Amino acid sequence: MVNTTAKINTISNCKKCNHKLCTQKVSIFSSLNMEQLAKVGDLINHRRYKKGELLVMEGEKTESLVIINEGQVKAYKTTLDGKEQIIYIFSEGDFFGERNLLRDYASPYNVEALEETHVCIIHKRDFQILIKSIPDIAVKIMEELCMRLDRLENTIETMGSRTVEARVSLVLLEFADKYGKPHPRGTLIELPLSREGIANYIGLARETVSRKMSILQEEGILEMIGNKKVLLLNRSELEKTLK
Amino acid sequence: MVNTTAKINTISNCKKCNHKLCTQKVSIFSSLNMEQLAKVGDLINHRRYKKGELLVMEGEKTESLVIINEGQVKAYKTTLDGKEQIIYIFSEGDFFGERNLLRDYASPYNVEALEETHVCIIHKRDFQILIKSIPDIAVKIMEELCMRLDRLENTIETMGSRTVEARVSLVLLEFADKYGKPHPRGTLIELPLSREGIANYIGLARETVSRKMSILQEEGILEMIGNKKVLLLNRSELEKTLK
DNA sequence: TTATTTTTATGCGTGAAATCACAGTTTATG
DNA sequence: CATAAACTGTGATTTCACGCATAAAAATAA
Repeated sequence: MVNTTAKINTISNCKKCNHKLCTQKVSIFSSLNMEQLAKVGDLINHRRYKKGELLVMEGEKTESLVIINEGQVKAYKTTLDGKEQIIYIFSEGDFFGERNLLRDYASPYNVEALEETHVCIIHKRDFQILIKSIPDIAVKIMEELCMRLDRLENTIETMGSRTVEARVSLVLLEFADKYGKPHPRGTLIELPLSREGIANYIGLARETVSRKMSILQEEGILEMIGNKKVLLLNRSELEKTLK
Repeated sequence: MVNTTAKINTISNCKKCNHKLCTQKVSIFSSLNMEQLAKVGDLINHRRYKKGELLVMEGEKTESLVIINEGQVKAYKTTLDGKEQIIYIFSEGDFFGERNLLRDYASPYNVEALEETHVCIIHKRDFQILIKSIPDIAVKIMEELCMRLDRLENTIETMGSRTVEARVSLVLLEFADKYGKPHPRGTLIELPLSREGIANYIGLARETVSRKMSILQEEGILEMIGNKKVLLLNRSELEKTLK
């Protein structure tokens, strides 16, 4: 998994990285002291991926916990009809592969870089030792897993109560919270996904997403800036479509 | 939460229960030795609910981990249009309320007994002490949460790739695995939910569930026995509709 | 058992989203 | 900066689940 190029990067970045980047960015290590952080840092390997590169393939047996240090990735399943259903978008500080740490099973999804992405990798065996010497890490992971459960439960609720507008609104609000930056006229969102990606995230056709977003623009709720940005003008109005 | 009646039950049941029931049924305590099990047993309270009774209300702040000892419950959210979206069905050995153990927040769903149900309750403060003295419990909970994530991810996949047949098949297979009993001609499933319940579980209209199940019966894949049982005759054929 | 209530099956019309097709726009690339 | 490639928007058409209505069946109570 770690090729030569990655090793070179590792060496050149590590001093900086161990103390400033991975370990401190990540909530699961937030309760650690300096000494413990250094210990964790020693166990970490690094790797870089270009946009479109696969980090993990569906069904592949992985052996590590992977933490996003920079960039973002999508985790998706390939459905029967050949489409992709995106389940997660992981960004800086997020992790995946936690399921393989305890049991021994295959990745339930593909993970693909949405842009240039740097990750920190901790091998299963190291992590198991780590979790025993610092049990609080398990609790932190538990917390993160609970947040994911929350998100998935809400997604299921919205997907179940079949109003399509609500699904589009929900994803826009999610992106606004996660990627939005203040802007004189509202919130500027850098979309992590194309229209097709959004459609695959919320289980709709690409065209439907286009149409619904056009309507929201006509209503003055948002403004599309090119294909990759959205300026959210009236958040409260958007939230109303959820109720 | 614990009324007088429950306390009486507690006393009368406890000896038997502590050593034979809750603690041993539950995977999160599976790695404990006898001494530890006894310690846990001391912290447990009991309560009984009749069919239709609410164990927890959506939005309510709860303070305990609840383990199903006998019976089953549904956890559901009430959607905008007044319907219920069922998220989980918890049976013997399952637990809920784990999210309130770490942080302090409200239940994301209603929990309602589907039949006479007995539960074991551990208070937050006791559990926090327990988890510190036996860190392995956190790991066990992690495992269980990972399994839930798996299930929700699969549900989202099926709900996203809008083939309705697949949703019905998935839920039938899930019930077959969880509640199915061997039968000379296949697998006999005691359905935990009515047609309407199933519909609310997979986000469809009740009529649509009826129709799809009728088709499956015509195709000889299953046989409906009254309203509460299904005899699955051809599992592999049912699985094909997922692929 | 019979009566009552609840649950289920099914035909049918409507409407909303999927799909197809294509033009137009944006973004990436050399 | 120009050209190719990828992505997006929108009309026309089709499909299929929803929801109503009603009859039948099953579960529950008397």
